[in-house]
Order: sequence, then C-alpha cells, then structure tokens
Amino acid sequence: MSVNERKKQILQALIKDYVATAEPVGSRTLVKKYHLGVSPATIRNEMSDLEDLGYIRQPHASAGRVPSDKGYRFYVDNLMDKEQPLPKEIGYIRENLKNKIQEMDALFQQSCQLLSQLSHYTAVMVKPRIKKGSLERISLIPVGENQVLLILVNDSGMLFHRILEMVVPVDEPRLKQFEVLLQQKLGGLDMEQLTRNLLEEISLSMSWHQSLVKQAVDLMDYALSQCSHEQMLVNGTTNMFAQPEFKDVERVKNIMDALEGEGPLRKVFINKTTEGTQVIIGDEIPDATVSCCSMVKTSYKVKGEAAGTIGIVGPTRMDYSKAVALVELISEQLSEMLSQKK
Amino acid sequence: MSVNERKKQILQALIKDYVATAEPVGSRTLVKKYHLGVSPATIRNEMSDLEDLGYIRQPHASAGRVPSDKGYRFYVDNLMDKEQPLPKEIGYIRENLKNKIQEMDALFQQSCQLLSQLSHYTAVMVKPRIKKGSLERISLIPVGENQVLLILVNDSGMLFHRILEMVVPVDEPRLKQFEVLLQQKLGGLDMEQLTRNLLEEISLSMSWHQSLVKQAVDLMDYALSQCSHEQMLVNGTTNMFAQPEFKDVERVKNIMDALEGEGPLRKVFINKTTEGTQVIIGDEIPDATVSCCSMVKTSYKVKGEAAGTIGIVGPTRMDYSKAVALVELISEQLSEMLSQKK
DNA sequence: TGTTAGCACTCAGGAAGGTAGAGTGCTAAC
DNA sequence: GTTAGCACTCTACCTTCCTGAGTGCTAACA
Repeated sequence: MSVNERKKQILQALIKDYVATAEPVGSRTLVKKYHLGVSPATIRNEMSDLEDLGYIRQPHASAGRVPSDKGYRFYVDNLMDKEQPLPKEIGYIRENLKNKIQEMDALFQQSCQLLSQLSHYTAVMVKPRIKKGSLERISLIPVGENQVLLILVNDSGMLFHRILEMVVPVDEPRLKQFEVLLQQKLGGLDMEQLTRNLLEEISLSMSWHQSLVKQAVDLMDYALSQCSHEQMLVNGTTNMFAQPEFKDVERVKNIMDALEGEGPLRKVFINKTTEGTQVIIGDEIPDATVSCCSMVKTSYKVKGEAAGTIGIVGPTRMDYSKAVALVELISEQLSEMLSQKK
Repeated sequence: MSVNERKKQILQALIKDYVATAEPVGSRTLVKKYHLGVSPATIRNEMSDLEDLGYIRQPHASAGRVPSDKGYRFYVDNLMDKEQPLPKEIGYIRENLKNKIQEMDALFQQSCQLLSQLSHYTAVMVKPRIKKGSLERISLIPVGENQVLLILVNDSGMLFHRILEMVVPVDEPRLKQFEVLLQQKLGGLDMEQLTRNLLEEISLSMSWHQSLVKQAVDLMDYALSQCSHEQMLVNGTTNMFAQPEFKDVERVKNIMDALEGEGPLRKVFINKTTEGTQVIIGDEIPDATVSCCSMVKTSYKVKGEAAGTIGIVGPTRMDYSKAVALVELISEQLSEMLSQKK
C-alpha cells in the first residue's frame, strides 16, 4: 500500500485540523473543511489505510482519528511547508534583542523569553560553553577580605566567573603575581587542556606558603570543573498549562521535572546538536516519564561556529511549521547579534 | 462569645487534621482521634460557635468543617507550638551548605533548594542587594575586543557584575586609568549616592574622546540601575502539584505567574521584611489571582544586619509550625555561614 | 476498479434518577 | 452544661438511558 497523493493530502489536512482543535477529526469534517473533492466514504477508506500504515489512530471505536507520532514524523519530513515569512515577528525580535546587546547575558535571557512569548510554548536555551576555544584571559580580583573573584575569558568572548573563598587572606601583590604567572603559562591554551596537573606544575614555582598554594590549586580545579557544566535557561513553563493535553497535572509535573537539574529533557538539549534544526517527536524522546511532548531545537552560532542550543518544548500536537520557523528565526537573529559583537 | 480553652483545643485539632488529610473534618472524627473527652454533640455546638466567629466554615451543608483564613491566622498567632527541634534537618542542612561555602552564589542556590526539598513546598530566596552599604571596589576588565566587565563590590562582599559593550575598542591603559579614577572618586561612597550626576562630573576629567566618555557614563548608569533590581531564586515549583488543592491547573498557573517577572508574589518577598518571621495567610496576600496560598518568610543576616529574604509558598493548608521552623532554621544557618566568611 | 450511498453498529459523554454515607442542627432528657 | 437520638441535608457514586458522532461494511454505480 503506497502513500499516494490523496493520502498525503488527507494526512496533512487531518494534522492541520487536529493541531488547531485538539479534537479527533472525522471523515465528514475533513470533506467539509478541506474541499477534498471526494465523499466521506472514500476518505474513510483512505483513513483506514493510513491507520494500517500507523500514521493515524483512533482514540476509541466511534471517534475520529488523531495523528500518531509516526504521522507527525511523516508530516514534518515530507508534508510540512517549511517557508513562513513572519515579517511582523522579525521586526519585533530585532527590536527586542537590540535593546539587550549591551549585555551578553541579557541577550540570552531575552532570546529565550521572546521564543516562549511568540511560540506560546516553553522555550529552552543552552548558553555557550566557555570550555570551547582557548583561554584568552585569566583574572584574579580580590573581593572582601578572603574572597577572590576568578574570571576566565575564552577567545570568543565567553566569560566564566566564580567567587572563591580562601582560608586565609591573600595580599593583593601576591595575587597579582599569581595572576601574571597564570596568564603567562595558561594564556592561549585550549580550555580543555587546563588540567589539575598543569596547575600543580605551575604552582611549584610559587613563593607562597605551601598550604595556600594547595588551596589555590584546589579552587582553580573546582572552578574549572564547574565551568564545563552547561548553563540552561527555561522560559514560559506556564505556557504548558494552556494546552488541553496538559490539563493532567501529572503530565506537566513530569515535563517540568525533566527540565530541571539532571533531567532527561535537559540532556536532549545539551547533547551536541547535529547540523540544522532538529524536530524530536513524542516517543523519540528517550524518556518514559514525559509523554505527548515534542521538541524543536537548533544551534545558534558565533562567528559561524555552533555555540549553543535554543529550542522549544511543547505538545506533540504542535504547530511544527511555525515552531521550526520561529526557532530558526530567533537562532539566526541571535547568531547575527553575537557575531556582530566581535 | 469567648474563645474558651475547649474551643481552642477543637480548633487546633481541626487544623491539625485538615492539614494532614485535606478533607473537611466532622465532629465524630475529632472526638475519636483527639480524645477531647466530650461527645460529638458538644463538639458540634462548639463548632457552630467557631463558625459564627469566622474561624471555620462548612464547604457545604452536610460536610465537616475546614479552617478559614481567619482560623489559620488565630492558630498561627495563638495556638501553634513554635518549637520543633528538627535535629536531623540541622545536620543535613549544615552538611549541604558547608559544601558550597567556597562559592557565594551556590550558597544561595543551595539554601533555596534545601528549603524546598525539606518543606515540600516552593522555596523563594531574594539575594542580598548590593546597593546596601558602601562601594568598596570597582573594577573594569577588558574582555574580548569591545567588551568590558564591570565589577562592583560593596563592603559586605556582595558583588555585582555586568559585561558592557563599547561602541569602539578601548585600550587597556585607558581603561586602567578610568578604573583608578573611579576607584578614587567613588570608593567608600554609599552605593545609593552613585548617581548619574556624579558620574558625569567625574567623566569631565577624562582625556578620552567625548563620545566614548558619554557612552561610558551611559553604561555605568545603566549598570547602576540594574544592580538595584533584586535578584530572586525560586525552587521546587513542581512541589505545588503534589497538593490536592492545586489539582486545578488554573490555580497553579496563577501562582507560578505571580512568582515570575514583576508578579505580585515576588513583590511580597521583595518588600522590606519586618523584624522576625512573617506568616501571610490566604487573602492577606494582596492579589486576587492567587488563592488558597500562604507564605512564610524571614530575613537572613550578614553580620547581624538583614541582607535578604528567604521563605516558602504553599497552600493555606500548610504545616505552619514546620514551615516556620524550617524557614528560620535555614535562615539561621545561612546567616551564620555568610557572617563567618568575613 | 475506484467511488459512493446507505445502513447497522459502537462508543463516549451527558442527563436523570436512585442510594449510601457522612455530617449537621434541633430537641428533650439527664 | 452535656448528651443521645432523630430527622434532615447534601455530596459522591452508581446505574441506566439516550443522543450524536463516527466508523466499517455492503452493494450499487460509473
């Protein structure tokens, strides 16, 4: 049984209707709304075939049909009209990102917020990893009595900082001396190469008290391990509640939990994105606790190179066409702004 | 009609039962479970009085009684046994905060997380405002080509930082010069006094190109306005879903919205806390969209002075005794750690 | 061979009615 | 002031019935 043109047309119409109404779609409805030029009976025959093929299913015997995950997949891969101009959105996005260009972090936050606002789904953003690229600058700044602010900057201008607590006060000249030493030895190195061994080697040449050196190395090591963690922003979680499939509190809870901490949804976003935009539908998400849930993600770039990920989480009954268009649009705009800066 | 000892006993028992079961409590249940020494009929008479007084109410004619907001208020003010030792929790908290003492920000995050974990409600934490106290140190660090990292530290070691974007590159010596100048002129001043006027005055003595000076002042001004915004952490929102009164999605949405952005719940936390722990019950929260919702908050201290707020949001049917004990416990532990540091 | 009208069948969801159980308020007796 | 007893009320739950939507099948048609 082949998926002929009419079957495609029917599947497309069915998905369009179901996305809009969230109600199972019957043969009569399809004929009436979408001018298919044949009778409901014919549609029924075709729908029966589509069901055998696994693209749609019946919630119960006397109901209409709803798309299956496989149906959405077919739609996204073969039927979806990719292009959508979104001219109003472009202006709005540019306007709202331009405000924030003074401030890197606000730019990420704003991108994420815009995406959730415009899509009415939940937006997720993985910030660029500092560990990529080489160490351009390392600074140690005394703060208060026992605290030192450590700042690492890589060659794309990404920045990592931590306030570290020293067991005993360290005077400023010494700190400066340490900073210069670190800058000399570490500057220009690939961030991934900054290991404990290297730090210990350097610390040997220090004139400080031994215990202090040891702590400094410990702290640096700790800071370096910290900066390899991805930071993630999530925005618009309450948008979930507007979706009828998430009237069930348990389901929302599962998704929200999966977005927190070490949750599985988080992992999907953090995993290296393959080139281009990815759509992950329903059970394609490798986690049993989240259901009825799809994701659209893409990577944004700094100077042409993938820096981080941005995307949305919504119900499988998602307007994929619009979702993809929006995610790509915001990713492009963000990439442009980020690349302008340098 | 006075609230005699027996009425108090009954109200206390009723609240205890309702908090545990979330079901309206009848007279027979009270007698059976709480050994009140009188018959259900007597309890009924007393309950009728309590209802007239507004402390309890009936959801419908043939149901038991539930506490009203006024009832909870009376309970919190007069009946609640304040003391709870929580020895297990103390150890757990200390252990988990100690890990994070190296890192200010992690300490706040961890406090908030511990509070939501242990209370099973939603925890909220307002970070200390840097604007309190005087400016101890100001640093300008070049980052990438056109970016400058601005760091302000106040005399309690609180830190504020922003990456600022310059329209044209600024060379390091100039930046250093500007930094020294700012440190000289501004160091030791009360943070609240740092106004645009002051900045402009200082900038007059700068040897830079005029437009660059103007931008520097703009950026500083912007940064200063930013650092007067309170930062707030929210943790454990999904704990809401476990409460039967929040089976209604709409209600959870309202609360979560009220905790975001400029939401009214946020405002309650940010408002200056009066001395000690505050319990805000149901309609005492000045916002109509959140219902069935109470808050417990207190301030934590740095060197004896109130620095920020920490607390929880939960249903009015909250275990107030435990909530207050936990909030105070964590606030104390956090205060201790923060004060140790300096 | 593909399409269609007609028809019997199925099932969810809502309305109506009936029952059990929990809990009250009232009254009269202690 | 306290209590037992009783009539009353109301919700929650179950059952039954009905309607409407939608299907699958069959036979006729082009």
